[in-house]
Amino acid sequence: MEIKADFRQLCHAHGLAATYQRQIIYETVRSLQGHPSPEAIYECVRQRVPSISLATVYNNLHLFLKNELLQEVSLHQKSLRLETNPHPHHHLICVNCKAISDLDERQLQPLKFRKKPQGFHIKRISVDVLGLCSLCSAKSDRRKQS
Amino acid sequence: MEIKADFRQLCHAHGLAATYQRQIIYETVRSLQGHPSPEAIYECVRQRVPSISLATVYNNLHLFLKNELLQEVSLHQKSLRLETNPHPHHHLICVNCKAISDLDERQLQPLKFRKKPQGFHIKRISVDVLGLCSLCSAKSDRRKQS
DNA sequence: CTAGATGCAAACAGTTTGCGTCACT
DNA sequence: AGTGACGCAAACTGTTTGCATCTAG
Repeated sequence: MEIKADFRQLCHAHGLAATYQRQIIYETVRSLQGHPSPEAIYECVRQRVPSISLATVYNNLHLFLKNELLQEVSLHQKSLRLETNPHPHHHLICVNCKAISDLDERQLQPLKFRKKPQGFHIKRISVDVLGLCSLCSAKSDRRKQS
Repeated sequence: MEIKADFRQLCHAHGLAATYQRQIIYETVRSLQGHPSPEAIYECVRQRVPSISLATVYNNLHLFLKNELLQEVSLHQKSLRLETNPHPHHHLICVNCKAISDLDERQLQPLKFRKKPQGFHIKRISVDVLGLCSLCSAKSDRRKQS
């Protein structure tokens, strides 16, 4: 039930209340390996806080993502998206509004490995440039000014 | 109701039956802009084939993806995935079994733009190396031999 | 004391499945 | 003629929402 001083600070720095559940969720993600799903995190957290609800896990994961205390593997789109651009290209993805636009392959210098991954048969490489699109960065500038 | 000769060939080359619905779905994706969802494609296809079912659209999109006639924007995971690795890294993603493993950032030479995208405020760059993991490439080798 | 956090259940969205019928090869 | 495709509805999975209760600040 106790909340550690450093977690309390971390929350305070982001304007979040330091709750026990929140701490356990955070610690659990940090302690896991690989790329767990919310469900997997939930199962794991439940061992320490049996009464926790899945909604609370989702809720907190989203807060952590928004505050950049945690990262997601790749910007999660809830539906499949098809490519219509037949030319090799990469993507500019707005982390705020999730808009995706194409970046011609040639706008990037060719990618080179220092050390090739062993036993992995590469088919293609896709680069996601994450950031704020012009609309969203204009908005966040305005927010900072006021 | 007619099926074009080139589409017929395309299907034949991949061992697929050349059906009218299939053709319209394919043409529709090719004709759209951006990164449409199956739902959006469905709505669009419906204008030409009002009786089409959403299941058929999904069915065909998956066939096109498997046969590499179309590509998806980023390997679609049906659930959110969290990073547990706090070090900067990229991903090796198996297009067959969808397994994700980490690739230390330093195994790749730093990425450089030839032309920086205008009006986009870059936060970070995430590289997905798509291909077959060792297990899946062993399996597909065996299939080719037999 | 009050804004925000939690837990629960119900709602939702996107996708898949099972099955009877139909069409391509 | 037979395999695979289609259309429909029902099932499923992952996620979100509304609301009553509780707790940190």
